[in-house]
Amino acid sequence: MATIKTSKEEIVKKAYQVFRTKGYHHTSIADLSAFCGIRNAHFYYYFKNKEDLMLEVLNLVKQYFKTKLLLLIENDTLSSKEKLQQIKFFFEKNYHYDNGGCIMANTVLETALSESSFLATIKDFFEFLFATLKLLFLSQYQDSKAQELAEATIQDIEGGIMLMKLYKDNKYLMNALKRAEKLLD
Amino acid sequence: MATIKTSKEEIVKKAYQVFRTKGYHHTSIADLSAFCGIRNAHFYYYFKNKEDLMLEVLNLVKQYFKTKLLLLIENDTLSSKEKLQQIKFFFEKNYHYDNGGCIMANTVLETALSESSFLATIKDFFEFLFATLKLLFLSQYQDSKAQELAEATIQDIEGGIMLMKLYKDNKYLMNALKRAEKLLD
DNA sequence: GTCTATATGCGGATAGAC
DNA sequence: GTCTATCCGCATATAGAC
Repeated sequence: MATIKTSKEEIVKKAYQVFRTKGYHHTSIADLSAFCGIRNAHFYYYFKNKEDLMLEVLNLVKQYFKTKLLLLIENDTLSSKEKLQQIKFFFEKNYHYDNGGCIMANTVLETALSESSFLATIKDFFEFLFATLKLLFLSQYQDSKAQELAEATIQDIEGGIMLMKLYKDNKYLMNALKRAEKLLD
Repeated sequence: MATIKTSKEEIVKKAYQVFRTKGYHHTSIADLSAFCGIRNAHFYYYFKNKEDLMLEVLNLVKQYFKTKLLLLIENDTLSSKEKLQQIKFFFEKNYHYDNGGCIMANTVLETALSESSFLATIKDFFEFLFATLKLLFLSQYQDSKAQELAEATIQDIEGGIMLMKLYKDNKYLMNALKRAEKLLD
């Protein structure tokens, strides 16, 4: 076994930060290597190409959200309302006006998705968010209403992240999260 | 006066379609010239550079929205509820899952706005939207509540446009518009 | 106003030594 | 696993004829 100086996962995590703030197309391999402290060519030891790297980034983010949120909603010591509050904290912690917003939404809006290999991962991400929120709303609403509230909440949050980035003000996301919380009062 | 074969405004309108669907960074001058039916070099007769062209595109869109929405809310023959319904129709007409979504939001999420010359125009666009909706909500709500509902509605709509693009399904935007309408029942 | 030709640099990606 | 060197194509932009 050779010594690993720079791990693949470390590069993916660093690349995440760059893609999230600069966008996919506008991020060059040179940008990435500078931020990761490695050479341009070294990316091609780990990844087939830039698209392949981006795919790994998106999958890592998806996996991170799934793991964290599953842990949360499967915690039987919490009520639905408390779980929703924990989700609020989770979003507040992960999104901030100067860290580039939601890489999933960014990628949707930046790319003409028809030819995109990122589509499946991004859809999966949002479907998981829908399902998670719906589960919580089902404690007080019937099926179709819970589904609608889940979708409306995600829309409110994602629109809020966009405005948060535009105005460099976290309040838009915060307000969306507060509105969600009120739905389980 | 020389004969004008391709008008500047025509190019800006065509460029709008391309930028909206392909994104700013990913759109090349060659993409634009192909779609406009002119030569690469001809862009530089009308515009200083690509950024300059994009700025004109964003300003045209902003102006279009301002003109249309002002006409609508200043029409004294309509009630606030009817005006809101007209705004709903206006959004339904202008946004569709296969036309690229909202170029303003796309540009916010695609670019690291700190160095962006587009910032002022985009902020202006959203502030006008806020003000327009707030005005309508003021018919039934007090000031701070009307402001919150205006912001929440824009967030819902913009998040809806994102999901609309992702799932190629207009329902997310439609639902957001319906929810807005219900606020004036 | 519109064209051809082209300068110039950057981007993604590869070859191959160590 | 990491490096240097480099290929190649595309992108923005300009020069200058018509």
